[in-house]
Amino acid sequence: MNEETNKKEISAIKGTKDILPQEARYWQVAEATARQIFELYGYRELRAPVIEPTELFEKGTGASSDIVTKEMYTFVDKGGRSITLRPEYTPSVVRAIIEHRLDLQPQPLRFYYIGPMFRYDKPQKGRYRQFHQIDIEVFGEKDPAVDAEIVEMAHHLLKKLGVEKVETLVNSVGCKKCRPAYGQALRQAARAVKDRLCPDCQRKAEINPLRIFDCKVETCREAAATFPLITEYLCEECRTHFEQFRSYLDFYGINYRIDPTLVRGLDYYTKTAFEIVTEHLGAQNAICGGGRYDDMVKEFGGPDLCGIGFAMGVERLLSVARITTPKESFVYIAYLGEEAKKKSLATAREWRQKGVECLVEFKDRNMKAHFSRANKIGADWVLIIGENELARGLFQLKDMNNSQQYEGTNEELLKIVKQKGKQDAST
RNA sequence: GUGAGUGUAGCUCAAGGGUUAGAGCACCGGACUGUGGAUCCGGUGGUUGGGGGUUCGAAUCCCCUCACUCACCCCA
Repeated sequence: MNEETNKKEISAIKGTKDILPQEARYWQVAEATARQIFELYGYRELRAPVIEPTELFEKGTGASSDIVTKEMYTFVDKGGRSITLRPEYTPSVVRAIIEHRLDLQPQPLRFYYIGPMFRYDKPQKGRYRQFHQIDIEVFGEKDPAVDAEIVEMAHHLLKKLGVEKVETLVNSVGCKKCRPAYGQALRQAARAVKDRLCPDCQRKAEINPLRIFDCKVETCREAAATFPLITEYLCEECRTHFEQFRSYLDFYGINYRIDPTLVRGLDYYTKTAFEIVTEHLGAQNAICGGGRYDDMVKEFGGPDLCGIGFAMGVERLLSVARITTPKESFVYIAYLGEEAKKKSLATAREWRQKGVECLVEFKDRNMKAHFSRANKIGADWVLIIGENELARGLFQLKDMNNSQQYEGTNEELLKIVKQKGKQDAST
């Protein structure tokens, strides 16, 4: 290490951040709520490793995708294997299904998972290099009713977390049968007007003409308006699937907008694609994205098992959620003198075993300092153990919220604290 | 990877070439030796992101670099 790096303070890696206790409370609520709701729909947690063989994503996510070509955290381990920190979760689930022959279990299979993902992107609002996703997948269910059900489930979760003013975008990206014809028609149309496109779009015309739809340049928009839409090219099966998907959304009363230019970034989607966006997130406005991937398991050499799922970005979710965190309540034990200190430790131990949060601080303080400290750190109760208390076998307990003070035995005071805690929980 | 903006105390911000870089909040202590919040007083805390240059003199001007923020590409 040279002198310069030595001087530099060590800080969190670019695009990563610490979640401090106050903020972690919100994460805990969001995660617990997601688990609770997914379980209501019959989903079960499946935890896969954070690191996977690099080829899993090259095959699954797609060798030509942006994620694989420029955003993966890849390294060679001591055994010479190429390892990648997962940039998304779906390929891991597919691998686990094949590896453990989960396809032999009664279908459909429903899984969820919450955890960190890694992409070497340039960080900006709502985008980090280590970010977190809430991910669900369903395997072995072809019925478009399930497509609508996961959208409904996503809305259920968003509503529960107080997320408002979201818009749901839906599309069908077709399948192996109908998508190539559309791609050809689109490319042809793009080439025909190439000289009217901005330099960026001229490049897109060859690589990914669908992206031209997103361009903000006026001439490009005019040109794109004349391009064919995927909806006009869907085969019979995909069109029917899309129609039924939408009719189930109508059945659930979910408002949506058909966006024929919605493609999603990943190569593997078939038929249904959807996104839930919000206006409060800046450029990265998608809080949830998902779709169907009916060919992926088979392409991995597994059984012919269709799949569908979505991923929610936890950071983005939390930035628009309105979460109330549970009230915390704890007892600060104020002791005076060495003998009382020992008594405090024993009392704290006993009360904790009975489910009451207690704090004893190992610093000699006078009574005023004890109370000042207890107030500062937000204690709801102060239990006083001093010489008088030791002599009489009766402690003092003060309710910091209303200044009421009680005198009583260990058991009596414990009962008061637990009783009040119950009242708070029920209101 | 490209572009723009911003970097001064833990946080929010002053000082815009001229003594020793300040304030509020926060933190610690005292006024107040068995009862918190208020008030008053005091204290800790900075190589002004880092390096180089111009200058008698740089937080201030110039160059480089790093970090953060936002945007592009793309995505959660």
